[in-house]
Amino acid sequence: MQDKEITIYDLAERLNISATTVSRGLQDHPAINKKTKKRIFDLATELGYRSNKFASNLRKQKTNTIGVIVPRLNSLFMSSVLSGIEKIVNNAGYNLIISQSFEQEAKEKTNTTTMFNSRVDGLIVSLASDTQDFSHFDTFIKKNIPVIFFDRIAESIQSTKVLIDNFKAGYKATEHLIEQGCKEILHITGNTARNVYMDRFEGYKKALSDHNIPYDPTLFISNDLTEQAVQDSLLNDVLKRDKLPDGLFITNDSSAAFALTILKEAGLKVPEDIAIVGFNNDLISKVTEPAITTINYPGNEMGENIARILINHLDGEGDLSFTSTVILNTELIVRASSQRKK
Amino acid sequence: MQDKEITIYDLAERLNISATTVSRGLQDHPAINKKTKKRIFDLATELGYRSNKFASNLRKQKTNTIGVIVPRLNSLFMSSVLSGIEKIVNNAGYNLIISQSFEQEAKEKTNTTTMFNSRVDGLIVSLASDTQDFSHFDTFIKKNIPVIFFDRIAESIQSTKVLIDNFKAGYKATEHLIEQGCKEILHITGNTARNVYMDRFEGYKKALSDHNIPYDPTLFISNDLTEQAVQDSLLNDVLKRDKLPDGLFITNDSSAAFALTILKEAGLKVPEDIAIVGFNNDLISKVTEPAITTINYPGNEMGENIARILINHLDGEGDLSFTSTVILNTELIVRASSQRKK
DNA sequence: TTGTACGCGTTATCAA
DNA sequence: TTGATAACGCGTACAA
Repeated sequence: MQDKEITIYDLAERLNISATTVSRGLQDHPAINKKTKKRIFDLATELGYRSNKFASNLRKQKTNTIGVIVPRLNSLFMSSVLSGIEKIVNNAGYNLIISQSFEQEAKEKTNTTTMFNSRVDGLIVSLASDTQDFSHFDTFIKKNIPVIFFDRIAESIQSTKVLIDNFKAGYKATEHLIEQGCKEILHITGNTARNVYMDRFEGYKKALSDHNIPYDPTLFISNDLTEQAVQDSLLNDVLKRDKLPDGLFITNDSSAAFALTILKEAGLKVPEDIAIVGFNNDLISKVTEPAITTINYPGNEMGENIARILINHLDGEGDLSFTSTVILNTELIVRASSQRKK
Repeated sequence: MQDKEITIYDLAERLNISATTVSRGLQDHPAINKKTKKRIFDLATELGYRSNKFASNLRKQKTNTIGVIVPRLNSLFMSSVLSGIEKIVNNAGYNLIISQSFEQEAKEKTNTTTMFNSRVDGLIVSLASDTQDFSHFDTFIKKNIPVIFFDRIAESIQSTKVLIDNFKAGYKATEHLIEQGCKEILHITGNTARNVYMDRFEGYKKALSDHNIPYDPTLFISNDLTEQAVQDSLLNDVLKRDKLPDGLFITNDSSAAFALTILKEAGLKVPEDIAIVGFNNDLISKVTEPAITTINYPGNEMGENIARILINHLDGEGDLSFTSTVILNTELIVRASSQRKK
C-alpha cells in the first residue's frame, strides 16, 4: 500500500465542509450548491478519491451486483447473451458475477448459494439440463430478490422469463426439411424436461402433422447431446436400421456438426441422402462441409432485454409486470446441409 | 423483504453471549470453547444466518473478489481457463468478476477501472490484441494489488505471467509440416506486437532454418484473424500468386477452419495440395472435413495455476517469488488436415 | 475462555 | 444549502 486511500472525510477536511456535504456533492444531490459540487469533484479527482463500495453497500443494504448462472460459457450464443447483459448492466452501474453450472444441478445449487451469500441484487439464470428441483431459488424468492430465467426456463417458477419461441423455431426447422422433400425426419434433442427441448419437439410434431406426416416415435431420440451420446445414438441405433431417415433436425450446432461427421463417415451424402438442420447459428455451423442450416438465436438482443428488465425492476420501476414472459423471434438460416431443391 | 436479516448480534442475544464470541466462534477461533462454537453454529444454521460480506470487507479492507479481464469468452480455451480459475478460487472463498475487452484497448481500460473501483484483491488479465499502452495497470501496481497476466502477456510489465511456450509450439507445428513434406509454408497469424503471435512466429522461423529452408517474407501474413481478414488475405493475395504454398500454419482454429473452407472452395485439396495446422484444439477443429491438426492448449491447468499463484500471494505466502513466469507445455495433435505420410 | 469498546467509510435522519 | 450524529454489521486490541 503506497498512497493511503482517500475518504470523504479527507475531502471534507481539505475543503472545510462536512463529510455529509461531500457525500451529497459526489452524488449530485440537488440541494448542494453548484460551486461547492465543483470544488468537491475537482479535489476528488485531484486526490484520486474512489468511493468505497463496501461502506456504501453496508449502509444502503444494496450491492449493485448482479449474478449470472449459465450452463456453460463456450457457445457463441452464451457469450452473445452475456455480452448483451454486460453492456446494459455496466451502463447502469452494476457489476456482474458469472458462474457456470456445467450442466449439473449440484453445481448450480452451490453457485446459487454463493450468489445468495454475495447478496446479489438480482439473479439471471439459464438452467442446467438436469435440474429437476428448483428449491435452491426459494431463498431468493422469499427475500424478494428478483430472479430472471432465460432460454432454459422453469415453467413452474413464478418469475420473469426471457426466451425464444422454441415451438415456432422447431416448426420452422421441420417444415423446411419437409419442403426439401424429407419424409422421415429424425429428431435428436436434449432432455425434454427442459422447456427448450420440449417446445422444439412440439414444434416438430406440429409441422409433421400439418403436412400430413404421421409422427413416428422411433424417429425421436433424446440424449444429452454430447459428442459421445450423438455418436452412440447414430452408430448403435439409427445407422443399423433397415430404413434410414432422410432428414435430421438436431437441436444444437455442435451436435449437428458431430452428426454430420459421423454420417459422412458412414457413407451417407448430405444433403442428398439425409438433410440436416441444427440450432443456434454457432460458428461451427459455417465451417463444416457442407455448412449446416440452422436457427439463428438473437443472443445479444436477449441479453440486453434481460438486463433492461432486471434493472428497471431494481430501480423501482416496472414492478407490477414483473412476472412477465418475453419471447424473441428467431430466424432460419438455410445453408447447404439441407438444400436439395433450388 | 420477508425475514429480517440475522446478524451476529441476534445470535449473541439469543445465546446470552457477546457478539465478539459469536464472531470468533463463526471463524473457528481456537480460543473459543467447543461447546460454545457448536451452539453458535447450530443457531446460525437454524436461523439462516449469513455473514455480511460488506461489513466484513469494510472492516478487513479486503474484498475477497478477484477480477478477470479476457479478450473474449467464446473459445473452448478461454472457458477452460475460467473454469480452472473458478474452481480454485471458489474453494479458497473468493468471488470472481469477469469481463470481456472484445479485443479493444479502450474497453480493456474501462474494465480495468471498474475492477479497480470494485477493489478487487487481485486481477487476472489476458490482453486485448490491440493494447499498446499498459498505463491502466499502473494504479494496481502502485497500490500493490497483484496483477497476473496469462496467455497474452505484456513483456514489459513486471508481474507474474502464466503462459505456454509459444515458441516451442510454433516450432513443433512448423516442423510437423516440414516432416510431411511441405517446403513453402505459409504462416498466417495475429498482431505480432502480442507475445503469443510473435513467439509462434519465431518458432516457425527457427524450425525453417533448422531444416535448411530459407525464410520467405512473402509467406508471412499478419492480420486480425477474423473471418473477413483470413478471406481477404487468401482470396486477394495468396491464391493469386503464381506459386501456391503447400503448407499453412495459422494460429487459431476458427481461422484455420475458415481458411480450410476457402481453400477447398478454391479447388485445392487438403492435405494433398496444402497441409494445414491450426492452434488451440477448439471443438471446431474436430468437425471440419478434413479435421484440423492443431496445438492443444492446457486451458484448465493454466487456469488452476493462475488461481493458485494468485491466492497464495493474497494469503501472504509466496510473496518473494511474485514476479515469476510459469510456462506450460503444449502438445501437437495430428489430424487429417496435415497428414500426407503414414 | 469471554467481553468491552471502537473503528472501517458511507448515507439517512433530523436539525439548523 | 449545510451540518451533527447515528447506524449499517463485523473484527480486533485490550481488558478481564
